Amino acid sequence: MAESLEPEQLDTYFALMESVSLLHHAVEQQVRSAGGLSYIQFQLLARLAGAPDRRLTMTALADGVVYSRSGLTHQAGLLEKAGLITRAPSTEDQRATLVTITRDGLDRVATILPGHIVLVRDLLFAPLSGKDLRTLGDTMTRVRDHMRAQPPRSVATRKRQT
Amino acid sequence: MAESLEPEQLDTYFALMESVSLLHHAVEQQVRSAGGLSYIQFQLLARLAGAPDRRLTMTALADGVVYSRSGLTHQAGLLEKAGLITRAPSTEDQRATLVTITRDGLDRVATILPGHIVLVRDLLFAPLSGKDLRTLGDTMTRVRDHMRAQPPRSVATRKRQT
DNA sequence: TATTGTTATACTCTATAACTATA
DNA sequence: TATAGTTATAGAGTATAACAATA
Repeated sequence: MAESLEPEQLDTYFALMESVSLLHHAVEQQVRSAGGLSYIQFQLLARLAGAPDRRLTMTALADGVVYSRSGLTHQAGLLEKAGLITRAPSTEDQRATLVTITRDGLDRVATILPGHIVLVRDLLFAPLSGKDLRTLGDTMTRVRDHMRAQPPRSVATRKRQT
Repeated sequence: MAESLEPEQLDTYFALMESVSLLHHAVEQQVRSAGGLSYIQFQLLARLAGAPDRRLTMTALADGVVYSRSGLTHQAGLLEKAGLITRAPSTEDQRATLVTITRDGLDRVATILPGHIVLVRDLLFAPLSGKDLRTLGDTMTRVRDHMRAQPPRSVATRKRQT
């Protein structure tokens, strides 16, 4: 490896960032027009919908979606005010807040999901073969796991002492 | 193709979005701490640095980076106030504004770039083989071109008549 | 002493609509 | 009539620091 990115690496980096930027912009609009939510809010609900007992602690919920604690508190406040989640203190750890998705929250996800799936299929998967798909999934899973393993990544990371 | 996403497609979509989200967050911080710019501002400068004559019209500059005209005007205003670009009316088309990167702008890009490259290499490319890289580049280039070809994508797109 | 979560606050980004000017 | 760009403004997201409560 040299000290700079090969042209091939640079092209790959740019293609990746621009593709996902375009995809992000498109799904953001779909989620908002179909369900009146931001993509982040949709991701939080979708994560809760898939969780055991349909609930998670704030910290677990934030992981990978939101990068600051106050950001999550803000989003949770909005979702709670909209009746899509509830918050209650955990019995196991009195410090923790358990977030549970409501029936309305599940309905909202169900409303958004069909159009979301069509959009992602048309935009992301349409130009790919089955083999491309499997390879991309394998590659990005490896990348994600690698990034997750890097030192500072979670909301749980607090200030280092100066 | 069925009417829903295969589980494999869903996993791939999630892995892709989360990887890029983590990468985006990391590069955003690098660009800000190394050069005091947002990632968007860095992308705009980098695009200008690579353009013929180091200048572009506002519309050409926005393409793929910013999704509203006013957003670009805002960013250009910030970059101009920081002395990193200049704006001047085009002689060819009196409606157009030509944006040119200044010497300071080029220096700023040069200041940010080395650390940026190291970060992208460590975060994105470290877990990939040469073959993975080429395949990913090919795949995402195809995806990007496909998305770019979709109807509503550019800042140039104005309101449809109702 | 470290962790969970909230609050307050300030800053940035984004988007719409109204507007000017040129093609 | 359509396009390039700016302005004003309002809304949404984000982050830091200070804080309370629990482990």
